[in-house]
Amino acid sequence: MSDMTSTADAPRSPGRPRSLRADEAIIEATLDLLAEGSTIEALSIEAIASRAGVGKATIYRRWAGKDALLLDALRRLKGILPQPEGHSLRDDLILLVGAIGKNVDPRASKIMPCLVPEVNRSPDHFRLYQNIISPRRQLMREVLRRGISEGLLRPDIDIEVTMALLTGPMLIQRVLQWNPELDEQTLPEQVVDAVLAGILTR
Amino acid sequence: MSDMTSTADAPRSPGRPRSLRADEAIIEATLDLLAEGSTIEALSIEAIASRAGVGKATIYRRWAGKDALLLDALRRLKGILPQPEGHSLRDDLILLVGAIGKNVDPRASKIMPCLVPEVNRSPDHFRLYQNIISPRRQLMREVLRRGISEGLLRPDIDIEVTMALLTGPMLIQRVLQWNPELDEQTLPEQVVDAVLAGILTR
DNA sequence: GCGTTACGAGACTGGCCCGTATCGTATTGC
DNA sequence: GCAATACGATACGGGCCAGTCTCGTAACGC
Repeated sequence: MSDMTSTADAPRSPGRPRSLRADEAIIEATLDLLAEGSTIEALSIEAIASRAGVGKATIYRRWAGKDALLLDALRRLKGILPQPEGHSLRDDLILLVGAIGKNVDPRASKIMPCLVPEVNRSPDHFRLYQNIISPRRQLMREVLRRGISEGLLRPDIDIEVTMALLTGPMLIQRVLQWNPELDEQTLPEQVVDAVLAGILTR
Repeated sequence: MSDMTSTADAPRSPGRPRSLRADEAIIEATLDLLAEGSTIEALSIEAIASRAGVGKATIYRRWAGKDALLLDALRRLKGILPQPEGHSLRDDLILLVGAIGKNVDPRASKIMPCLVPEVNRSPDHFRLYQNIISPRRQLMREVLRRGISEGLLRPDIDIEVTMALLTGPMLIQRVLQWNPELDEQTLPEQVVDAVLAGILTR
């Protein structure tokens, strides 16, 4: 969606070709500014152009406006999916939980909180957000299903609820800074163990 | 903090007194605009004044700027603390989990997501946010401690982690719209039962 | 009635930004 | 060389907003 004339489509038009370095510089400048704390709407085309060392026209030649540019820029943040090994259910879950909100691009963790209001406001951004996280949910779903079919997990559990149980604590801590008492480092392991075992006396 | 000349302090100065209805109208207008989807920084003093039917000067006479006004307005959203009955551990936890992100003021749930970026940016807003949620955490902490001392819960559990386990799923669903598959209505009960029992086979 | 302060309304300067247009220059195919 | 398109820079009109200020009016103590 919304690719505009994003450079590098085929039919070889006459004249000077678009600069690939400009594309790159614009996207990078956008992500940098967001990571430095600018809100989405405080972000201005003028600031992006200046940071990228680029004329405003060069941006408008490629994208219709801020939203289209943002959509393309944020797509860059899709990190690599973690790869559960499949040996140990517990290890796989810890891996997946630990990967929540972690991304190849270190700017992502600063940017994510800024997107929360947009996701609640704009259907486009909501779709983008779901597109990014739903493969990760799918991965966890498969690990849990495997756990059930191997007899490790109770077959009557609600998988969606269980995923929320595993994901929620990590997400509120990383995105909402929910409880300063919690240690993000050890949290994945603690969460997985608590969910697996429950807290009732035996 | 930041009370400004918030009307209604004592020594009876000469001249016309500040209008209490203006105070009220300004705060209400601010919350209304936020609830209607305006972002914190898109919110302008001019818009608030116009919505409140008030001159801009009337606002500047009371608050130093948008931040001070916002701090006061958001304080209004502190809801009433839920009151666990103390009969049933399970019922008390369901009550507390269900109250997450629910507030006496229905505008609160629309406003909360907008605050996420601010909380990450401004130490003042972060403090305000922690001031609002920490009594609720404390309430849940006490319920869990009681569960331990009554022998219902294992004494070796980490209470902070357990609270995150109970709170996280509800919060990511209400604030981040994390998983469209989940039903917010039944979630508190499902979360509490799953956390209590664990998911391992017995 | 008088001094004092508040009120709603709106004028005003100054800043930031949008989106477009226009510079002179650079890079391509023909 | 020439047409075509891109480039960075900058100018431009228009819009929204911040904060201050000034109207004419209203509400208080004395």
